[in-house]
Amino acid sequence: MSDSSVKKTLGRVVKRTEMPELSKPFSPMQLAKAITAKRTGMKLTLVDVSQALAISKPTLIKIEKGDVTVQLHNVLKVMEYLGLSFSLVSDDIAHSNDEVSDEQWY
Amino acid sequence: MSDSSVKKTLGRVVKRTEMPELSKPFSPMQLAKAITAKRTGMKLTLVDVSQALAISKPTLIKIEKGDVTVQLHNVLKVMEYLGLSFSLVSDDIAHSNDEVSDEQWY
DNA sequence: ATTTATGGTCAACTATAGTTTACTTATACA
DNA sequence: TGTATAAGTAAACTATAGTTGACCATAAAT
Repeated sequence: MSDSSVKKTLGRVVKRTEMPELSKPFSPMQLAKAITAKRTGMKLTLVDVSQALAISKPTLIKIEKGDVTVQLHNVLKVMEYLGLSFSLVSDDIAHSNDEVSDEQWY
Repeated sequence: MSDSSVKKTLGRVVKRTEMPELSKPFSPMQLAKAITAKRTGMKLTLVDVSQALAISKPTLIKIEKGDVTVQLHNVLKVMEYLGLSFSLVSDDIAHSNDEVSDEQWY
């Protein structure tokens, strides 16, 4: 594994993967890597999170692999648990306010 | 509907719902409202998007209602089509004065 | 008043995400 | 070495998301 370092705890072993650049455009892989980075950074195993959130390990692995054929519900649960969140970005050009206009604001 | 206005096109009718505040903390409802706002702002009907993305109308409606029991895949397809995107936010970088989201979706 | 287009719901069915259990692989440390 | 812990995979099964098609309600045109 290239982008991972190894670290030892009291008796535990955790493979730490680095946090991706959050400034770069969103992608499912970026999300996946961020989740893994947060989890390992918090020294939690897949089973730890799996049991805490009542999500199966295979599903968690799907999420951390960037598989998008998972429930939004499960992704959000994991993100909230790990302290990750989304921010919405719209490609529009600064629409002023609620005035009904013929112009397209998007 | 309270937060919607009515506008007429050449022969078409469009209910425009307002874009939510993107600066506020993320929530599934915020996402749902942003999607509806973008779609109606672009003068697209549910069927328009439904057919363009090969997603059924009931599923689209679930998404626009803030239902999180939908595939991440489908949500991302809709967002990309409408020009919406995510930005990842991690709480490890001192978000001292951010308000905590009070709405629970789970 | 009738027609037309849209949003929204519902039921039955299909497709597939998710689960459980077990097994394998890999790493760290004694 | 060998042992223990964690990551990852696979198969069979279950749960449920998603689809189709019909239907209703509303609003806006004619």
